[in-house]
Amino acid sequence: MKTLTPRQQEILALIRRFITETGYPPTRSEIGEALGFRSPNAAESHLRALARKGAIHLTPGTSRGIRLTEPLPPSPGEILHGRGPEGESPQAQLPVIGRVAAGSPLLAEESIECHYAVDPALFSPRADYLLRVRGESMRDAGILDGDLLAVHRTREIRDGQIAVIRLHDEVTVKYVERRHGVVRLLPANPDFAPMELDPERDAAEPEGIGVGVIRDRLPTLLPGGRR
Amino acid sequence: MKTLTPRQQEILALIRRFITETGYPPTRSEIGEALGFRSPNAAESHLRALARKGAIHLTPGTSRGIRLTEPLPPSPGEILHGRGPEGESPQAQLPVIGRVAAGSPLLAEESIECHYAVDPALFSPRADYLLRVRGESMRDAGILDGDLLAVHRTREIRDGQIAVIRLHDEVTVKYVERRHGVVRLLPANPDFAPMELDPERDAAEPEGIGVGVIRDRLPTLLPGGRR
DNA sequence: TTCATAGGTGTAAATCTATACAGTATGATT
DNA sequence: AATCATACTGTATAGATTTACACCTATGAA
Repeated sequence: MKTLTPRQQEILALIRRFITETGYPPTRSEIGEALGFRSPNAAESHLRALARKGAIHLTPGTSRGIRLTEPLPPSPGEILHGRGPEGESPQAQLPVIGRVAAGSPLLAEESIECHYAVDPALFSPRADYLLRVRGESMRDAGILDGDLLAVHRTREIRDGQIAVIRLHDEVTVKYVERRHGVVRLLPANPDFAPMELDPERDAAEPEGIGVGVIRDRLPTLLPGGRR
Repeated sequence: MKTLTPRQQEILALIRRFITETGYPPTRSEIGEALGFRSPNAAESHLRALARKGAIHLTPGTSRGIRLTEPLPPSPGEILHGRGPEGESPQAQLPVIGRVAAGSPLLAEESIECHYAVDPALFSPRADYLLRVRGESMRDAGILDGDLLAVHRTREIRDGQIAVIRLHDEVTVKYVERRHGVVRLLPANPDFAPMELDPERDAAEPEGIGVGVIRDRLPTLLPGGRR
């Protein structure tokens, strides 16, 4: 096999990881999403290059028609050293992100609280990690303090979705409303104020979209009445 | 896992064969072609049945989105020590209970919608199944229509807990309040009325207590405003 | 009989996906 | 300077795929 460029090795590693995680190869768009491409074509040309060099085989006209030339490792063994962005463990685990260290990426090791054995494909699009939500600002969307928000990593956030956004070294969960080019972050709780994003002033980084919720303890009804 | 019909076993075997041969799962049409169906729908309903029985997992809206619950054998040649009776530990799965058939026990096969790979020990006490909640009656406890309530099977329900109760051939989720020997079922939504249980008249069967919530799709903010 | 379930046919719409065409930019090689 | 490969953005479209709806035929149980 011809030598692969570093970028091509990344693509190949992603494909392998994707298959072990989901059981099927990625589409061009999914590759692009995972690596931050804005066009599925970037993935397409990488795939062509990989096929040309013999690392993969492409079946024309077939969705997800990517075949690895060298088979995947049996299962638990080899995977551990690769620690890609998404939790790739033998038993389908998702990392739980607690308090996020300022300045470091969301999935930095020091932010990971623990791992939960939850199928990432339970959610759609699939979950990449679980974020421990703090505060009541999304209460009326059924997201309570202490809940785990299942998050799909993507920079593409559409109007009306619940987004995870890094804003001045904090990570916040809000509805996103984009209208006339203006982006607003809307809480789901009248006690909190909406906020308008100023692209000049605010260093806002989209981290992903919420795709589900897991609550691992339920509120008890107190004798007093509420909660 | 529930027992598969002979035909379902054929389908499952075909899927496994297809994956080992091509590296990706088959489409509905490809399954149909291989088995002589004239309609992709025959394959679709078989896949549903297999998912219901926990043999595969289906990713909605995804081409070739079929995942095997139990992994494929390591590789073509290598079965020296045999696929022993123990096999690899398949990921723990919880059944999802949808509409409950009147008269039949909660965990009857016809009530099982599908299986989700979720660690039962994520909740405490551990979850025995996931119940699809219908209606808004527990909204203010953060349990919304369509949510999956993680349920621990027990008949012992304590004051203030969220309980799953079978009441006149329906299954309901409510806060339970026991005071002076009187049991009351309290919704968490002012639009619904509390109810007092009369042990003489009401055939109320405690099925378990809620120990957690999983929401596999999030509400989108509609342009109108609410939800 | 009547009902429920397994197993199918057939059609059609919505949406996913592969992939062509047209560009931009940056390095190496020639 | 010209050429080529890598690494992308952006748009568009034909075709692949999922999936809903309507309906048919057995077979076994109530």
